[in-house]
Amino acid sequence: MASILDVARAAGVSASTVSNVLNGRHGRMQAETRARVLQAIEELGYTPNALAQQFKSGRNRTIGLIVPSVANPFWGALAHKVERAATALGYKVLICNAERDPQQEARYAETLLSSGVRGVIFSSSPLTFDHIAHLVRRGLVVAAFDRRGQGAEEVVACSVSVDNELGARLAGQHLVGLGHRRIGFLSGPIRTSSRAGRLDGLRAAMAKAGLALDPALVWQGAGIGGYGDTEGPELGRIGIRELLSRDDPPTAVVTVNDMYAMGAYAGARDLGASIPGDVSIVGFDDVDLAAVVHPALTTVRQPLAVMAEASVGALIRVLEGTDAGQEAHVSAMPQLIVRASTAPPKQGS
Amino acid sequence: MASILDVARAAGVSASTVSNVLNGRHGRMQAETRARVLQAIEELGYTPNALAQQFKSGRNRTIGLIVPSVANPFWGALAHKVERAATALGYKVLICNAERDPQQEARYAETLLSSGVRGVIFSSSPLTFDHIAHLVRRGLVVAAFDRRGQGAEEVVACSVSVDNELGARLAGQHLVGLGHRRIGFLSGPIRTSSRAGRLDGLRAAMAKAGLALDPALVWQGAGIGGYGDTEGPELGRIGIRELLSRDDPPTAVVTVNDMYAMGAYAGARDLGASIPGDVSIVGFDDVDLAAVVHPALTTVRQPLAVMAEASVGALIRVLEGTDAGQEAHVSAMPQLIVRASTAPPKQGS
DNA sequence: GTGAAAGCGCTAACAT
DNA sequence: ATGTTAGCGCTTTCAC
Repeated sequence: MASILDVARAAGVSASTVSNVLNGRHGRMQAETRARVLQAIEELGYTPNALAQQFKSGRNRTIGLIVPSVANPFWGALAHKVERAATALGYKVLICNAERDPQQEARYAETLLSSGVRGVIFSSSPLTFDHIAHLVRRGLVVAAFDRRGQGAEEVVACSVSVDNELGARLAGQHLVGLGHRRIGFLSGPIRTSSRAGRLDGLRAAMAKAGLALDPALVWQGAGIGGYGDTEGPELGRIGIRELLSRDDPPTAVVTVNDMYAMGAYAGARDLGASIPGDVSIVGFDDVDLAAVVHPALTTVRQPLAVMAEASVGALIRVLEGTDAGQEAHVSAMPQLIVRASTAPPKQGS
Repeated sequence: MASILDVARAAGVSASTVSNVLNGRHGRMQAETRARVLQAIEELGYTPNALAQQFKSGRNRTIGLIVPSVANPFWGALAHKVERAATALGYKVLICNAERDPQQEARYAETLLSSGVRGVIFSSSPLTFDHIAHLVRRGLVVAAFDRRGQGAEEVVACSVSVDNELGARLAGQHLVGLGHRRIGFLSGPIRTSSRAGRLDGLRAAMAKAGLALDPALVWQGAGIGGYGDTEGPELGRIGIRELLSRDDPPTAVVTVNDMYAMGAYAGARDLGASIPGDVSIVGFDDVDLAAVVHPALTTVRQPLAVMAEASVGALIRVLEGTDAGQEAHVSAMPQLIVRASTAPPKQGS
């Protein structure tokens, strides 16, 4: 592998001149010199050793993205959009699966940090930031995506989230407006601020209509161990079956995300219940598939592209110190997309 | 940030001794010295600068994974399993979206290489390897996942794929056995070896039964530009509508992957056609959702976990030079999972 | 058993 | 306008 010295020799200049060419410091040399260097680079097929560059400069145009699981299309889509936004700004993205495990999240963050990545986007995961506070002290810049937590102020440099509470409230209002009075909530373990917010929102919407959310209708995957890979469809399927088997079952269910909703479709069918005839379902996220499944899913849309761009932009601004006092915390508006999985409850329920 | 020198000073030893401790070269020092060093490390909260380590040693326990799009759950699941397998072997994974664009694929590979990543898994993408051949000359080790191509011998160090041709043949045989005679193939642009193999397999199965695959029933997203983000469900939905609107429509359709199949569900419903009553659908991949949608999807399963482990293992073996002449090219067996989306054709078709 | 010293490839003062 | 020089933090001979 050709090094900067080889290029320098070939062009008959010094290494620093080559470095200057490489780093766009024109004006510090004659056009003719520049041309010679460029030609030498071309001929030798030289590429700078990025490792050495980073090592030396301490900076590297890479950010990290920690997601619960790329196997969920919502996070896959986020990764996709984050990558696109970062690429546009000349940054690369390292994607890591933390599996909703604080330990693993901290481990990845540490790895990233000691690989020279200073900025990391943490997406929905544990409720606190305690486990990464020490890394912040060591220079890690953290952006929170759809996540709030205790001690966040000291740890988080910028954050972007959808208003989860509002989103779920919209879902709840829609259902209440349709005439539902027994509404369930279907989720995996509620260990993230976004999940907690969604539950709260539903409760608030019901309260406003003088209804109480029956704790027996809040299913949170309790008692299921090692759900790592079955997160989503499988849990949704199991959960709704339990919910519908209660003495006084719900006539509508809000799910914590679209994957649970799709699982709920399957679970309801397992019991011979029709959607929305026997039970209405509202999802959250609005993944591509939500419009495709049958019946098309009523769901709360997160403006994903906007959120991805905002978090990447904010993070990079902080990293580059060009923050200029812009507000670093944005809350995106969710939107209820009414499709075919919701309807008034059956008479007599 | 504490450096190795700080530790050395604190422990009253030299930097090289600390390095030896760090790199597990015990036996080269007294237990007592080792203990002192360890304690100093602990006290200072020292972590080696991974960048400097890599820079110096030229080695870094990181592999790259280039996928068409993490937004497709199949690739998301692959990324997940690859990461798991790599982690178990002490490696990290950088995931990149190439968007099925050879240019972008080459760009990422180059970035990876100059960041010190020597081993990269390329998953299904362009038909040839020409665009990365020059990188191989510069030291890149490439593993091909579900991908064959021209010039592969010289470029690819190891490969893992499912037998796509066989998989599609199983699908075709199943359909033929059910009595179908007009079978369509629904795909996006066929620019990958895996897609080409699937089409061939279907054709072969039909040929064996004395049937010809009508070119008019092979839909490949022709004429659609900028389909980047709509890959999958959207194309499937559009495609099947066109297929079912032909003069002599198919009674069964094999789709290139499960996302297309789910799109096909929606498209068929758009036209009021029922599955499998009016048209049978077979998918490919067997993503989690395949068992969840309604009707549950008959599909060709790829043994994903096995394939992920095999490619990571083979790649790392090559990287570490412990290949020991083991066969570096494995072909995994696909399996037809018959569920509810296939049935005999209607009488009179 | 432990330390000294030489770099890895690049950048950035500082000279010229 | 260009070259010289001194490291960045670590690993790794090679002495002692």
